Amino acid sequence: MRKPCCEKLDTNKGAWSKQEDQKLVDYIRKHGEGCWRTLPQAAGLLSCGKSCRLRRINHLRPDLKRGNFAEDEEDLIIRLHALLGNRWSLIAGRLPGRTDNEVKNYWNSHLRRKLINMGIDPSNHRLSRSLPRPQAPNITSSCATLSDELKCGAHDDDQQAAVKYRGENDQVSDAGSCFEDDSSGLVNLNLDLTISIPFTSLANVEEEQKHINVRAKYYVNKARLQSSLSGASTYSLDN
DNA sequence: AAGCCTGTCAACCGCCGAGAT
DNA sequence: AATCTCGGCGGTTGACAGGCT
Repeated sequence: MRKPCCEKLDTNKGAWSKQEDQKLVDYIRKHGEGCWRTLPQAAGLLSCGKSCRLRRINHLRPDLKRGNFAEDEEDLIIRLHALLGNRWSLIAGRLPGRTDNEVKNYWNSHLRRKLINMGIDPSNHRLSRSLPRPQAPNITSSCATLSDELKCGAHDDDQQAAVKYRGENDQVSDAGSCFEDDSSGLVNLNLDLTISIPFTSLANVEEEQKHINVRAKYYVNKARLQSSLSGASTYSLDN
């Protein structure tokens, strides 16, 4: 049985006041980010440690960039999401000044809908329109039909966005292709966004997903390790 | 003007993994 | 090996603002 992270009866909940923010900022400036569990008491705050940590990370960090996401940031989020899935902290790590919460919210409120409008399933970045599929799909044939698929249903702007989203390369590879060989010894996370070919059966999809998940986990852990060894503040996903 | 609906965002909650014992 | 503590993460919730009828 786990203990709660704090004694809930005595804690403040809800929005933070300016005074509370100031106390937290002052304390961290003096003592640094130490033990979050004991910080509230030491700083004279009634919020629980977790809440203090969250407030610090999401709002009080000096390097935070507020305001709208730029187009290149949007593009990067979409590509990283295609690669990493809902690993918001990893995605945010590639966007200086952005927090995982901010990225997650932006994804759920803007980008998800944008992809849906483009006819792309945001959960797996595959075309979601129910269209006739080739009986025996192969990469070449699915590439040929992709533009046509995008034309069905999507609005003109969305079509253009979808084409842009795909990039100039008309090749469509399966979702796992970005985890291919890492023979260089460096983390090889290809950020090229790819749209997978259709699968013929549910069993194939599930098998493929398992395969991708295992490999993704491996590369993410590797990236973490390398990042911690090099002392980088962001994970190096570029080649 | 009032009520309803929808979108956004800050914050909370529960779970998990890592490290310590 | 088992258990505990802590920090971190992702999913979810709720308050609020703005738009619409």
